[in-house]
Amino acid sequence: MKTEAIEDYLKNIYLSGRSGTKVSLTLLAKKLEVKPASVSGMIKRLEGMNLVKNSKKTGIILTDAGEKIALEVIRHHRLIESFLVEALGVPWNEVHEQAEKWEHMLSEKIEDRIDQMLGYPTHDPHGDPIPKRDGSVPETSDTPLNTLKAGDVGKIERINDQNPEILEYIGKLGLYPQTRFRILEVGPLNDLISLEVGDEKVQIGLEVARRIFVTVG
Amino acid sequence: MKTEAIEDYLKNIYLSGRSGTKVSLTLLAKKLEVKPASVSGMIKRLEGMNLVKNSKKTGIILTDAGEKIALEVIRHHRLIESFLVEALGVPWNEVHEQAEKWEHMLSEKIEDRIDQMLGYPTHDPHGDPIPKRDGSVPETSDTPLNTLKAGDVGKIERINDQNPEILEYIGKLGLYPQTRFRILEVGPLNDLISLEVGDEKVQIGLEVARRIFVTVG
DNA sequence: AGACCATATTAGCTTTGCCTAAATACTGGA
DNA sequence: TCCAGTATTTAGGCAAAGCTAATATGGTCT
Ligand SMILES: [Mn+2]
Ligand SMILES: [Mn+2]
Ligand SMILES: [Mn+2]
Ligand SMILES: [Mn+2]
Repeated sequence: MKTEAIEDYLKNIYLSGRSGTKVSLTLLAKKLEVKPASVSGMIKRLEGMNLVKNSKKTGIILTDAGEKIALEVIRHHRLIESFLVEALGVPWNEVHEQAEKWEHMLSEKIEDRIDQMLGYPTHDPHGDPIPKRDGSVPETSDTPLNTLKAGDVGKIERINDQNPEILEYIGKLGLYPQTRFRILEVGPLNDLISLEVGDEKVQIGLEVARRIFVTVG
Repeated sequence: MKTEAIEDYLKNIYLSGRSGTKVSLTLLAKKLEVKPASVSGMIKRLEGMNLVKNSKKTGIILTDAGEKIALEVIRHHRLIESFLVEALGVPWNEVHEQAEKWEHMLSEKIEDRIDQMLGYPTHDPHGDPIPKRDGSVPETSDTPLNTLKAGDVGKIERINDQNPEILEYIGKLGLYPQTRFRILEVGPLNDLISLEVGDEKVQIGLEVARRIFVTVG
């Protein structure tokens, strides 16, 4: 009825759609590491279950029922990531893979207990919002670090990447969510940003800056 | 190659065989809640993979390769149970169900980290031995509580049941692993045992006593 | 318009893991 | 020995989830 594959499809449709992008079969196929033909079939099935709609103008979009499931899986994922970091001290770049598996089989009881034990967290270790039981989703920043200018002060909110190497790199620079910073200098081609974090001076390139979302002020 | 179903089969063959009982298709079908015809097919497949052997005299037995996998899954299961009890405070009667799911997808890294965080535990919350990485299995008691006589003193080692209600019942009586006790009285038909646990007096029936394994002395 | 490239769909096939129903094999007692 | 009941196997099917190969659609550029 609600298989692991279905959950993964819905989750990826939700996450791909977030950024305003139209979700196509091929895009989804890439995300799910599966052939477009397979996606075509599955989307048809999901339409039959009233979990998604598909049209060339809108692309693939979730119905309310579909979004509900997507949010539940994402909630599981992010609670598990938080739990592994908090309770087990797993580095933030190693939790994604495990959460990816466990998210599909988290009992309601354990889910609640994790939530409670962590003090009903609103964001996971990467700063991504943890959807609530009722389906509401806490706020997130959509301002990438590379749009700021010299002199700006702000706080890191979220790192938009799950690649372990990249996360490790960013972590080594001390750029975790909730970290305050000041922009010291921006290169003329916008490809290098110098910032002050605590007492440290840190340089990052454009590609990394793109993945770091912040609030200014 | 090594699916969830395969792991469940091997695990159940191992656990059913432990008690010296010959493992038949029908027994296994009962444990796995699956029809005998399905088991017949799967056992054939497992034989082809050299994970089990089957003959009418021996019943179904694991090969070395099969046992290796079985022990690995059991190790996962029991580490996860321990982790949930220790790190999350989940009651001992609620951890089995969750471990049953997660056991099939525990990464080596997280496995090691749990092991270390718990101080390399040898037994799970129910007193069952946690197989080590190298495939060795810590000692367990095979003496059921109902074989003792009045005056005997001992320690509870293991509760051989995963039914949440029964575990809750036993827990309420305070009969956890590592608990010391003294037998006060045994009914003439062996169907009721009175024991002293701490300062408390506790009565248990035969069926419960059968499931509690102890060391004497 | 025509050619080309990307995208989407369809048909047909494979594996896994289960099912039912029917056929066999085995075993213990009368 | 024979027979009933139990255990096992076989045959035939089904649903999920993927794959390849072939076809259709659709826009963009010349
Ligand atoms: Mn997943
Ligand atoms: Mn995350
Ligand atoms: Mn299992
Ligand atoms: Mn246990």
